[in-house]
Order: sequence, then C-alpha cells, then structure tokens
Amino acid sequence: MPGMFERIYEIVRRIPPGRVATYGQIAILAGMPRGARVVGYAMASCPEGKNVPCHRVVDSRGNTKAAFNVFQRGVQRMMLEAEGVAFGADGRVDMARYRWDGISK
DNA sequence: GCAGTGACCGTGA
DNA sequence: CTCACGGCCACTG
Repeated sequence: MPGMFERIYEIVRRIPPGRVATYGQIAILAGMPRGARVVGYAMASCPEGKNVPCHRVVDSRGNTKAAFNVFQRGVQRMMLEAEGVAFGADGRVDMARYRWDGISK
C-alpha cells in the first residue's frame, strides 16, 4: 500500500513546466482539504531520484523562501525562471498568472 | 500507541 | 500592509 507521500508525489509530477502549485492546492488534489502541512512534510523528504519537480511548489502567496533549508539560496527561483516563470519585484511568483489549474498538463 | 515535529493556511487584530 | 495564533495530519522515535 502506497503512503500519502507517493500520492502527493504523483500530483506534483502532473504540474506542467512553467507553472506552480501551492501546498494547499496539492493537499486538495490529494484528498486532504486541510493537509497542507503534510504536503510540506512530503516535500521536505522530496526524493531526488524520482522525477518529482518539487521546485514548482510554493506557498499560497507565491513565496519560495520557505524552502531555504532544502534549496540553496536562489536555486529554486532560478529553476522556475528557466521554465518561464517570472518573479515580481517583491521576489514572489505572480500567482494569478502562473498558478496551475490542477487539470491541464 | 503516544508525543513531538513540520517547504502550511486562513483568520483576526 | 504585518504579526500572532490555532488547526491541520502523516511520519518518526
């Protein structure tokens, strides 16, 4: 039986390049409407050999700074920019523009 | 089985 | 706008 982590990773794998998703959004898609923290916990254990684009996961305000303990300074931002995701002057992602709808591939 | 932990989120002051 | 607080739930020892 796969745990919730595997389920969460499956959702993250569906995020298309050039798009981002929030923890809460992924939690909903995984069937845990209030399980945003579990998603964060899963990302903290993000397996590196499994093709999981964990850099496309940001918080509800488009902030990537939460991942300081996992990504080195600026790495996550560079990876996203390389895919075409633009950051605002405040250093956050424009969510209205790049938020994944949860459907499109 | 219990208690502690955590890349969070929404609300209210 | 910022800050603090409570709730959330799988995982770990």
